[in-house]
Amino acid sequence: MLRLSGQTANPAARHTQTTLKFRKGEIIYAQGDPASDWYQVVSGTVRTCFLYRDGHRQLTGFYYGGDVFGIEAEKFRSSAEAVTPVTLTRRSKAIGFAIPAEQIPEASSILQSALNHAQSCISLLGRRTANERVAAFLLATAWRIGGRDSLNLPMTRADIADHLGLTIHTVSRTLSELARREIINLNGPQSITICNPQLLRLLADGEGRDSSHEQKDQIGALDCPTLAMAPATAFGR
Amino acid sequence: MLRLSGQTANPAARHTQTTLKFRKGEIIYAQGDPASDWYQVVSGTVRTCFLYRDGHRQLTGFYYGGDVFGIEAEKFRSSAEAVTPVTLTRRSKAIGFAIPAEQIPEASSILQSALNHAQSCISLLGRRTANERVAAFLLATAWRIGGRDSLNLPMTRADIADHLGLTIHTVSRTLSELARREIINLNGPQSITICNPQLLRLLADGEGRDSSHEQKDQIGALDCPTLAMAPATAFGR
DNA sequence: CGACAGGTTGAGTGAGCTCAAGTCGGGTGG
DNA sequence: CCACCCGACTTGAGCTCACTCAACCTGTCG
Repeated sequence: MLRLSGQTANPAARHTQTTLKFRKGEIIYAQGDPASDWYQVVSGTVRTCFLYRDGHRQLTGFYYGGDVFGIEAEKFRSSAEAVTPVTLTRRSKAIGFAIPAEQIPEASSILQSALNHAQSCISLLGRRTANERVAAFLLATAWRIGGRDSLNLPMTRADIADHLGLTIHTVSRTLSELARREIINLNGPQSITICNPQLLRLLADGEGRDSSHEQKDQIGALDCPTLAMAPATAFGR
Repeated sequence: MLRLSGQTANPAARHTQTTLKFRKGEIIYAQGDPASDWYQVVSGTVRTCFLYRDGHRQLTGFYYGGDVFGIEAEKFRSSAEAVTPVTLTRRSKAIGFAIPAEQIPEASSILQSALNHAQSCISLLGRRTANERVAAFLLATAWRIGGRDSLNLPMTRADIADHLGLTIHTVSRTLSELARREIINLNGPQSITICNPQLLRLLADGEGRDSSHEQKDQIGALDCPTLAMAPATAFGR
C-alpha cells in the first residue's frame, strides 16, 4: 500500500487550513496515528476502516463531497483511504473546533455529523440478512449522493462487503438477484438504477421475508425515512 | 411497557441539572423524542436501543456509573431504558454544552465519549462469528465494569443478543461452550468469572478458529488493548 | 498478447437461526 | 404450605442463508 502525505495544493494557506490531494487507494491517515487534524471532502470519495487482528476490515463509512471525517479522540481508531482521486481540506483540531467561542455551534455540528455517520453504520450492521443490508445500503447511498434513483457507486464490491459485514460473493449475488427481480438495474458494476424504491425500502426493512411478489402492507413503508436513511449530515461550508 | 417521566429527587436543583430515578425496565426517553437533554448515570445500568420496522431491536450501548448518554442531534434515534433501577442526572443540551465558552473542552469530551461508545458498538458488530462477539463483549464489559475478572452482568440474554446481533439461543450456547472449555465460569446466569483472559482475547480476535487447545502465537495478544477494548470513556468526575 | 484486478456464478458446507422441549427460581394465590 | 404460573435461561434437532472453494468472464494496462 502506498503512503503519501499528500501535496499541498494551496501553499498560501494559513496554518488553519490546508488543501490536499490524494490518488485512488492512497492512505490519508493510518489507524493509530495521532488524531490532531480533521478533514473535509472537497471532491471524490473517502472510506474509513479499521482492521481486526485477524486481518479482516470493517469499513466504518464512506465520505462524499462536503462530508467531514477524522473526528476522533486521541488516536485514529480507523484509517482513511481515498476510494477515488480526492481533494480534501485539512484543519487542526485545536484550531478547527473546541477553542474560539464563536465556533462552538460549528464544532458541535462537526462532532454530531461524526456521530450520525457512526449511527448509520450501526444501523446497517444491525440488519440481519444480506438482502436487508444491501437494500439499506443502496437507499442510504442514493439518498446521500443526491436523492436520484440512478447512482454511481465509486467503491468496489469488496468495499461494500467489508462495510456491510458480508463477502463480495454475497454482495454480488444479492445485487444480481435484485436486478433479476427488476428492483434495480445494473448498467455496469458501478452504475446502478433503482427501479422500485418502495420495494427496496420494504426489503431494507425486512418485510420482503416471505413472498417476493405481493406488495403486502405498503402502509408504514412510505412514512418518515427510517433510521438508516437519516442523512449522515454533511457539514456545510 | 411502562412509561414514566421519572421522579425529581432533588427539587431544589437548578434548571441546569435534575436528578431522576427510574425503575427496572422503565423508559427514560423514546425513539423520536426531541433530544433537548442529555444524561449521566449515577448508579445502575442503562441501555440504548433502536427498533427496526420489523420489530427487532438493536441495542447500541450499555451505560454504567459515570457514563454519559443521550447525545444526539435533534431527535433521539435510539430510546433509553433502565436495565436495573437507576439514578441519573439530566442536563439541558443548550446549557450543558455548546454555549458557554469555558465549557467547550467539556462539551467536546462529552461528544467524544458518545463517539467512542458508537465505535465500540461497531467494533462488536464488525466481528464475524458468535464466539468473537461474545468473547469481545465479555472482555469489554469486564474492562468497563472495573477490570476485574469476575463480573456481574446486569442485563438479560436477550439484551446481550440484541446488542451483538445474535439470538438468545446462540448467546446462551456460546457462553455454555466457553464454560465447558473452562475459559469462563458461570456461577449463575448473571455472574461470570473469566478464568482465561488470554484465550478469551484470542477468541475475540478470531484466532481461536482452528484448534481449541494450542495457545498458538500468544504474541500480539498481550499488547495494547484492541479496538473493542478501548474504554467507552466515562465522562466526568 | 498475457497478466491482473474486479466481478459473477455454481456447488457444497457449516454456523447460527427456527422450532420445540424442558429446567430453574421467584412470585402469587388458594 | 403447596400449587401454579411466568419469565429467564438452557439445550436438542433440523434447516437455511451466507460463507468457502472454485471456475470463469470482462475490461484494463503494460
